[in-house]
Amino acid sequence: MKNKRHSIKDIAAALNVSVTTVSFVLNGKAREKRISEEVTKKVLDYAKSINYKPNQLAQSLRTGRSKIIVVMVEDISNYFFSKLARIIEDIAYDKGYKVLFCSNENKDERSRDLINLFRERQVDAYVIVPSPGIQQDIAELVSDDIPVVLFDRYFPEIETNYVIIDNSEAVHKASQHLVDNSYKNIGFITISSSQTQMEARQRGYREAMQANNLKEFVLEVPFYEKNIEKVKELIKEYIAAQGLDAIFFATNYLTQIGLEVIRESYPEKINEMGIITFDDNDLFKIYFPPITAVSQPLEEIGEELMTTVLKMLKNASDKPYKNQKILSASLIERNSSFPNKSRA
Amino acid sequence: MKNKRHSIKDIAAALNVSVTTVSFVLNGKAREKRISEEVTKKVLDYAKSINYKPNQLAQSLRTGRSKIIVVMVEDISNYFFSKLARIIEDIAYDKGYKVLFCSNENKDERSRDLINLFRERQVDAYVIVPSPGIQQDIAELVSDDIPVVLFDRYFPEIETNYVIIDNSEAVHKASQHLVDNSYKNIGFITISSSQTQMEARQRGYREAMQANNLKEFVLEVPFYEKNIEKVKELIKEYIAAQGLDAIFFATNYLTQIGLEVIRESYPEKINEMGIITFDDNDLFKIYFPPITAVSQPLEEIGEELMTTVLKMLKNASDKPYKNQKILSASLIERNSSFPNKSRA
DNA sequence: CCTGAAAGCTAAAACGTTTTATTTAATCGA
DNA sequence: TCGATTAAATAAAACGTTTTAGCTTTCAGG
Repeated sequence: MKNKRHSIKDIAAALNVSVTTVSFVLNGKAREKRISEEVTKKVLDYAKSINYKPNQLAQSLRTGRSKIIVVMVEDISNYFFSKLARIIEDIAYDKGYKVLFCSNENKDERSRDLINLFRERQVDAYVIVPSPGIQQDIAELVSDDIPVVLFDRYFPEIETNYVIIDNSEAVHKASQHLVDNSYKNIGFITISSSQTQMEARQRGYREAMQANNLKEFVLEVPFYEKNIEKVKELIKEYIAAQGLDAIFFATNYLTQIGLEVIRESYPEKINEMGIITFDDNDLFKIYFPPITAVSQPLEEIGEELMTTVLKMLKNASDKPYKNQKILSASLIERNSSFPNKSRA
Repeated sequence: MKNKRHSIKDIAAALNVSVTTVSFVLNGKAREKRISEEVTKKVLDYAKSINYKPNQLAQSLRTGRSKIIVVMVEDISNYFFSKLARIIEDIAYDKGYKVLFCSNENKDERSRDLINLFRERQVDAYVIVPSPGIQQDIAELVSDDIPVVLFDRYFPEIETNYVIIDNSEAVHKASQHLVDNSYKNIGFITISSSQTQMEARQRGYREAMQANNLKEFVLEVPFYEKNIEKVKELIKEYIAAQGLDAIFFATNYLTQIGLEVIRESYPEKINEMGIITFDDNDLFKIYFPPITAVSQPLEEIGEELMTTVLKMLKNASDKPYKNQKILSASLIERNSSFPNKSRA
């Protein structure tokens, strides 16, 4: 049966009251607008009986609020982001919001396109992993009083809310863990990037090396290098050149390439070298050897992001909600960072 | 500068024409509605000069179309689905559609909740990976003339469009590959489920065994078993009991658990046993040994899904677009299914 | 009996479009 | 010259809400 949808008008007509009354009642303003108990009940009952659901489009048009939150990440198919998406999704639906996920591929142009796209579509709020040069556009959103929360990285120069983790502390601690396990020549493979999270990670590594009077071996892969073979070549040469006994990979992406290089070119090293990766992945647990990983607190990040965004939406722009949160990552110790433990 | 948004009315006022005229011109109906070249150009130019963008909410309210497509998968944080999401996202934005991703966890109740949620929000179309008992609700969508495309699995009993892969053929071929590599006792670990894709996979395996006169060893893990330890136990016993020289894992999830079991309990076997998994994952490539995988054609699936949905949206309900597509998966041969190849 | 306030309800405008029906002016054919 | 046609444009309704500003009715107090 193709039950055409009921409108407020239908209810009003059926009960012989005005549309206004129905609207007041359904919006819980019966008291405030002094609608009688009797009428209130009548409306409520009837609405329930026909299973009335308001037309959200009309509601949005009138109120200017779409109940849509955009979550823009670097790549939704990335383990970290997709796990987080799953968490955010649950919270949002629970609160009556829809979430639009999109990927900016860490490119400014794409970020800009997406932001513009969504501004046209009166999205209510933005949760963004910003690409490097998108500062200006973020600042504009903020100055237009549109709720924005950044995460994973941020721009120190602009006043925004953000949820990040203490990257340098996390890497420092993890590096120290390698040192404690008597690795001496610890390499750090990262991406050449001035984004806050990458700089912090490198800083954490360098500080740990300095604190232990160890030599620093940093390989910065050009971040614009899309050719995986080129990257593999770089890593291969790097491993060959330095006499490393451990490697810290600053991103999951690099870990994957790095492990591939090791498997292809230095298979004997896989059980000798200390290995730590930034960002965990289910599969690292079952690797041979299981890979030690710096793991971000996904649940916590997701919750923090959503409560922030929801509070920003609730608070008027004259008393903005301020929240700049720095969470801690944890180190999941697995065999790959212990020289003695059985490696298989 | 907080540039308040322009409306059609603003344009009309500025140019001294009617709102109607502006609307016609902007919708490309100038010709059809015989608006003069002169006025048409004037409107177009002005609209461009102020960078006019229509209010989509108002548009949607009037036309009844929201330009939103829902993509409901089992779990958006699953590798296969998140990769696919990334592909769908691109196509959709390109065509002016937004995509709402959501996860039903393969549970009927959650599926139903989500479908109801979205029906209230006048979503235009649905791309769904259906949970086992959601048949009725899907049938309702279809009978209400709402575009739906199923994928990954489908319901043979109801007339829907779908995009699936030939699971039985894919598994048959992959099993044959094991046989060709002289494995004799090939186990098949799957989930107890009557969903089309799982039945087809098991069928493929059984047919291959029969064709080669080999014994069938199937382990069906109860699909409702959420306790991972229990599942590990089952797999562990299974491996101990049968004298297997190869295992075919019917889902990625089982592969991960299975590899964990092997690592923990039978580490010596990892380099002896033939292993094949259904659904690839970037990390299988760098595993020790690299894992042979049945790989679904993600791009193709994504494109097929989107063209189907877009065509359904375009075609009127009196001449519905019909598309039931069965694609082929490919076998990515890696070391884990070759007894002779170096395994590291 | 009148006044003013309170209680209870509602008409109508507004949000920004699309679309139907209509108006006006110009042109044409005979 | 007149009626008919066509070209060009538009007024107004509609989509389904929310919200402002009023409108009745009742009743207490003087």
